[in-house]
Amino acid sequence: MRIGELAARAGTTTRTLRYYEARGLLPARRSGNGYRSYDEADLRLLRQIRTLQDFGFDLEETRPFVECLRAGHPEGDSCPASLAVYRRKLDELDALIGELAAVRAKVGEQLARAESARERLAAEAEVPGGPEPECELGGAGL
Amino acid sequence: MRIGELAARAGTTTRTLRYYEARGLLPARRSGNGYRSYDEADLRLLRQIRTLQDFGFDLEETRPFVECLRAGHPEGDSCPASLAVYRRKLDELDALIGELAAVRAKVGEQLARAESARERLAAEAEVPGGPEPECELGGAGL
DNA sequence: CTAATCCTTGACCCCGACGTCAAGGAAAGA
DNA sequence: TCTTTCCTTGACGTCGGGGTCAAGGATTAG
Repeated sequence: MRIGELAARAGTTTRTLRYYEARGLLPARRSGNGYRSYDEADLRLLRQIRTLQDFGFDLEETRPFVECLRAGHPEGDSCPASLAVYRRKLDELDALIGELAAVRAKVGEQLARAESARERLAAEAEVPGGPEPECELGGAGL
Repeated sequence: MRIGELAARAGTTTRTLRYYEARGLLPARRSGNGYRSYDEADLRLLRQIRTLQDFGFDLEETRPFVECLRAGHPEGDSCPASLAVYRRKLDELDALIGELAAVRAKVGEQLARAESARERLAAEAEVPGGPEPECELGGAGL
């Protein structure tokens, strides 16, 4: 099949396939007229790449999977190098999720602090003579 | 103070300050010789920007905070626009963390599946007639 | 035969937040 | 005065994963 059909069957674009080829990830045979020619095996390689890309893997990270398939293995993750990429990705994800959770907590704190400060100011503005706090929540302005 | 000193005091570079100025985020006065001139208030603005950047805010998202400070408020998040940015960021973070957690789960599944498949193959290779595992410590090469 | 698709390569564009280099002016210390 | 350091503007590079032309050749439908 030609590039347009492969792209369509994988739900991507011809530009993307040429890009993968330029990166050495998905080389193509050529038919007599110079057109790129692909087969079902290429479609499997491409689907492997796309799946990993959808997971957020870098293109380079998909390379071991592609090479594993090309080596004749039934799955892209049948090789140790692919498993290593999986593990590295899990570590990266854990680290990233942890960082984001920490940031989330800090931003949440900042929001709560800023909101309570605004409420205090609003209350003071409403009763200029003095809030006269019945409980211990009344704070003097910074 | 001049640009080099401000950059040093904020732990950033002169290039960054010129970039912020080009974006209209941190305009600078000029002294007679054409040098940029900053004061302590600029340092506070800059620190506000840097703090938010460290949190992963886009530069544009820091603008309400900077404008809030320039409007004379004691904190960059004393204004409603800043609080809105906080809230939007929390939503974004929650969405992102959720997506990453989902990907993490899927990758974990894939890894477990691939690993168990390899173990099966290894066991079959070791005892071609039938796995019959008496003890799991026997390791074949590769 | 001709028009409409498809294919080829090459080359520039995009985003964000700067890094880096170049050419030249200003200031400060010895 | 000389040298070093700081400042100025301008312009291009980076990174990833392609998007979007442009100019021209091949193929196919009518």
